Amino acid sequence: MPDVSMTTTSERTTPQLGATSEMSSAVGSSDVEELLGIAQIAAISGLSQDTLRWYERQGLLPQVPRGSDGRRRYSPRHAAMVVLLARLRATGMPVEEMRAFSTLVSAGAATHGRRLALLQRHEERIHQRQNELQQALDLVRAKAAHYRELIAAGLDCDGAPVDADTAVQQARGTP
Amino acid sequence: MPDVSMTTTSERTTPQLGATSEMSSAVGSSDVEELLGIAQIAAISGLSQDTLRWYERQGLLPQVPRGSDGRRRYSPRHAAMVVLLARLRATGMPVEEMRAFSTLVSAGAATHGRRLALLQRHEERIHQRQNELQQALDLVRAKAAHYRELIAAGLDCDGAPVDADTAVQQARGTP
DNA sequence: GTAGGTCCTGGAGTTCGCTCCAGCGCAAGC
DNA sequence: GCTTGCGCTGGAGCGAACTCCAGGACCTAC
Repeated sequence: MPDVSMTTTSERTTPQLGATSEMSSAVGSSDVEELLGIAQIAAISGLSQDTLRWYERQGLLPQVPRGSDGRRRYSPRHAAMVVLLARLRATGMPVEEMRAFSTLVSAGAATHGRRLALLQRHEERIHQRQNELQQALDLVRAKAAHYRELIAAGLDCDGAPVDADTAVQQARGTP
Repeated sequence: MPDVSMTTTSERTTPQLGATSEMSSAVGSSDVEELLGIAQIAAISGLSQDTLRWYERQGLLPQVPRGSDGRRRYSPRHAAMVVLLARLRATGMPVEEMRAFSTLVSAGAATHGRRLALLQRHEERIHQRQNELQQALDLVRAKAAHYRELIAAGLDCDGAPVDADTAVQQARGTP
């Protein structure tokens, strides 16, 4: 589904969640030029620029500072927040809850406990999703194994032998 | 989000995917009365009755046989199919692909290979989701640990000590 | 026969989470 | 000065997957 064309102004970007920052070369940490534009943040987080702007409008992100030209300049802290949010979202946290988290973050150090609680609830949700996935995986594998047997034995779903034509057909799709 | 009220005509049902059938008592397999109504299928699969009907209209389910009263009567085979579909859906298979699978099933034994291929593609998708979840889990745990440290040490996000009021607040949400 | 419960159909409505777009501004390069 | 590239805003639009509902049929029990 994601479009992978890399034309000049590509909106959809390929995720590179691993790359925490490797593009600024030798300057170290000059504290001012660690600020990133929306294109970089999109590349790092895997979210589209539109999505980043939308998140901000929705209050999912603490207000992002702007440069003198009115453009967004994300601090490393913002970048980390975006990456976290992207991961939360990708693992099923509803936008509403992300907003709650963001609100807590904006509210300062006094909300650490509640942020922690929120993350723990999400951790629980992740565990549930993991279980679901594992169960589905088991079922899918069992089904697949079943089909492999039927194909190998040249049988139909009721265990009756299939004719030659069908047997040839059966093997299609499994090169 | 799911509503758990169990009033007389409950539409939303609680999943019981484990119960393959345990309600028909001693009769064994009389071949005619293993047929289940939509309410049972909903209970077994965790899908709502509306969703089951919608899936059928969408061609996600081979035509379900009807009783003399026009109601749906699901055979054990249909039931198994619904459960499989529910799990595929729950693990991110788009409806379009479920339709493709269902079409292959309806087409008979000659499509075993292609069904297998489709399931293997989904297996791959499941693995990807598992990786995503694991990465998110790691990140969430790291963040949570960080918050726990800050709370224990009574620090704010910049490593500066917080005042007493704030420290009390910090602990809220983590009983 | 009538009340209650379950199910039917077809179609409209809803939610979520983006995605697209027009119209504009700014800055750099030619 | 003009073009090109990148970004901005606000609002409309969209696709996926349900969910809800009105109006009706049928069966069972009382």
